[in-house]
Amino acid sequence: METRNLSAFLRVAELGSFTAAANELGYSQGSITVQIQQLEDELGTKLFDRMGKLTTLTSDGQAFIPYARSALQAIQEAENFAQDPHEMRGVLRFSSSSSLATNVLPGIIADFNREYPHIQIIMRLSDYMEEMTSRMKQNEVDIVCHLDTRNFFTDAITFYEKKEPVVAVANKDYPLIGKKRVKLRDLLYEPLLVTERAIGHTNYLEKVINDMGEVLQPTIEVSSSVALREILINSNRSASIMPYLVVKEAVEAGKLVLLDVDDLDIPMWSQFVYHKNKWVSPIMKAFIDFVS
Amino acid sequence: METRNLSAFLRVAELGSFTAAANELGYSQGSITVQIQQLEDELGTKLFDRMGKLTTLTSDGQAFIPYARSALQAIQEAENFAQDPHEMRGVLRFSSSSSLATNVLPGIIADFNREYPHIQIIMRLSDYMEEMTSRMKQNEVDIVCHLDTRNFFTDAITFYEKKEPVVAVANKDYPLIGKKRVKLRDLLYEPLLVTERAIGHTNYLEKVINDMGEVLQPTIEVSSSVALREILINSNRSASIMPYLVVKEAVEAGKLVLLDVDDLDIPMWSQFVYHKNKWVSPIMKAFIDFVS
DNA sequence: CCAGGTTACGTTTTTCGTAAGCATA
DNA sequence: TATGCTTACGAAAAACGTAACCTGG
Repeated sequence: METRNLSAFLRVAELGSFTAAANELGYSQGSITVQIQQLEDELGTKLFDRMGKLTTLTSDGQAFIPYARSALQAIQEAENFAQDPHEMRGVLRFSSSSSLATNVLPGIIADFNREYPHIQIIMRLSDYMEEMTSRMKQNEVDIVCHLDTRNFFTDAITFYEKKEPVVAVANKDYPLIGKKRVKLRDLLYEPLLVTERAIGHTNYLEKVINDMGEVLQPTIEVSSSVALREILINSNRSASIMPYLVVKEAVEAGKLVLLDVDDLDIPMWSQFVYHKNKWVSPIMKAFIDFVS
Repeated sequence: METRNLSAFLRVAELGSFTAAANELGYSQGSITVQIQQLEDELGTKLFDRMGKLTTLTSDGQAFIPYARSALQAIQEAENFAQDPHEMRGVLRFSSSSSLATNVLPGIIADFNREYPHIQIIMRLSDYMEEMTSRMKQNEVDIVCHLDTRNFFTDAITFYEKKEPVVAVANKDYPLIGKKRVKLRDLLYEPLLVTERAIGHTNYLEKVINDMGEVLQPTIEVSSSVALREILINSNRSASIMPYLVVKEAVEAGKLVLLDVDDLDIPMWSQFVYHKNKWVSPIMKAFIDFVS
């Protein structure tokens, strides 16, 4: 059963005439005859009595009107679903490292939500790159936010990136506090807390240290830098190397202290990406434009 | 927007695969691609993300599912409307002479209604043949019940007919009561009440009388035989000629008396007919079978 | 190399308009 | 005779299958 037959039926029923319906719908007279016949054959019943010049609905035809109407209306609603005042309604799914999720994204998302209140945000935290990669490739998330070297993902398009300084930071009783031009190497002989080595800046840090002919042997190794920050605050005489954005507040509150390490250069970038084969929906586009 | 595209869309959404949907629906792989593309073009949005081997719904695709479902369901209900357990639901429209409507049809319709309680009966009374003819030709009624000579309507098919005797009947103080072999001519010199001459049996009666070289000059002329019967009962020394079925009860109750007129032969038939070009709906067929 | 979606192209099916046919007012 | 529905037939359009193509795992 096709929509065109239903439209034809309703017009004929309204106008009481095949000819008039044909004119209104832009068909020839004969086409309407055929369309009504098709419908009658499909339904196995007669919809109109053709009595000479008089065309009237049969009892079944009368009864069929509401069915035809509701079917056509449902079709029409389906056709208009994308056009109607959407006001950007839908879902936007993120996978983010915990550092960005707790320190950068909250502000952005709050602002975005204020502008697009009907876009639901789903945020999955993960500090494991494999998990984020997998979610992106499985299309379980729309956008991945991570902090790493540039162009980390090969199958991704980056639509936002910002260099994030990686700093050496210590709690208040750390020995090297206040000392100028500390060398990275010096930190290795004091207690050092780092995140898991699979995580971007620590991974890079380890390579730098190895290139120096040294070995990274941290006292404590934690997966999340947010968790690590809390540990650091509560530990004794310890330092860590991590993105500034994670410790910014703690430093400003005086809970942690920055160290002046002059050979520390870890080029970490916060990056928002999506899979290169993914269709950029209007919702995604709204977010992309929003952060640009 | 055609139903086939909607079915394809829902299958692909369910199975997460163009190929699998093609197999289930009996299409080739390429056809599904085209169908989804058509739908996406019509809607102006992307319904699926094709990421290598992975096919997943976009946000719009997810949102479209309920629209597709409800449209398809409405279509399906429309397709099944004639097949579903109808239990003979609908309307049957009658036009009947008042004589049949008050004396014959009530019993038939009561029985019919007991068997088909969901068929609504609409009964229009008329004693004017032109009105009944017009209603039949305008398809304002399905069935015409009338009492007249056989084959009165040229454009009608008769599915039930029964000869109805036309009798001479009088009130209790009529002079000729009890007399054997009264001649029709004798009645003309006593008060005679008849229906309008346009009505079947009176029309025929007038011709018979004219053929006898006499003239019909009735005392009273009423359009409805039912009304005439009541007048007759309440009049003095009067007779009438009318179908027996109209006066049967009154005679049996002793309110009126039959006269023994031996040259009275008016061949009236009660007939149920419908227009020859009218489609015989299941409902009409039920009634036709019922009275046969 | 395989699996899965896309594209191009020829075949088949469906739809449509034209015009003749038929019945009715 | 004029109007309105039906029917037949050829043209146009749409849908479909095949198969080559491209891409990602």
